[in-house]
Amino acid sequence: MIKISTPPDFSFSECLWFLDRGFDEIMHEVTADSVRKLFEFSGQKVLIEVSQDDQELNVEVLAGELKDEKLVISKVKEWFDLDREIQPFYELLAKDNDLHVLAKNYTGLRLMAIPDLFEVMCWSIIGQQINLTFAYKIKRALVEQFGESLTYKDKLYYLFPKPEVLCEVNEDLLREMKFSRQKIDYTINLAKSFAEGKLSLELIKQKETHSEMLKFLTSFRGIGEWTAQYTLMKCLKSPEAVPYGDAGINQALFGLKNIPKKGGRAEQEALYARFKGWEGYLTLYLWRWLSGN
DNA sequence: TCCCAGGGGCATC
DNA sequence: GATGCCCATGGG
Repeated sequence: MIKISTPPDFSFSECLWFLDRGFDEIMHEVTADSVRKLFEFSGQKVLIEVSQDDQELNVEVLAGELKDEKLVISKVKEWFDLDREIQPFYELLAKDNDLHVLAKNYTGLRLMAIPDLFEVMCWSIIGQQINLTFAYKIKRALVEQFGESLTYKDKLYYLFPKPEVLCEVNEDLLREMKFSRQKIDYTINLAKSFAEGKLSLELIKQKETHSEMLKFLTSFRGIGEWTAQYTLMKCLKSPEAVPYGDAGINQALFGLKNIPKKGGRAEQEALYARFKGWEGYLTLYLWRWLSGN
């Protein structure tokens, strides 16, 4: 059993709630008090189960061969955003009469990462302009068909498909999975970009500013501002990333601050400017509010 | 039936 | 640069 101490303002149950949210997620399995997820460490599939015990997270390796515990520890820290001290964010929320309830109601919710760059970008493309229930169905079909898996106690746990696999898939198969022609085009093109080494985490990290990262990402087909920002927020956890145009943000800011859903961009930017460095967290908490309890 | 979803590309002016 | 249209399906 690997133990990882948790920071102040950490709520495992809030994080689990976010991982679940009632959607049919295939990339991890959430129970009342734990989450299971398959990772790949130096080419080896490793199924882990994360649970909580007092002020620590317990990480158990259920299946697979783990050569170095440090790899799991750093991955779980990245996943749950454990190295961030979020008290300053709550202090900013406290100053806002409309938003202070967010800190109060969802204390300890962390920005749960999607650590795999290719996965988060494919997921963004799948999720474009369709309802989330439907998007999760499409993702499940894609992963079940093309993702590597590991069986544990008669259950299958999946890795997200590799770019090298998706760039050669039969388009008719994707059509049967209810991908639109646009989504097929974007997805395969993205997979090729990854496979050819034109797009990678390293190339993004080489950029010096947030806007340069955005410019780089949006140069790929199917990747607009929303997707680029979402990617930087969920994978690189860039503090300043805001997926402007997001239907959820628009709805939450209309509900909480009466900012018009259409044409309210300037007002949204002014609000986010007051949360400099915590834009990703504000977005997360707005989505949390939108999902209710 | 209708509107709209965790958008993006493209044509047009 | 702003605007309108298309994509595709399903939830509410």
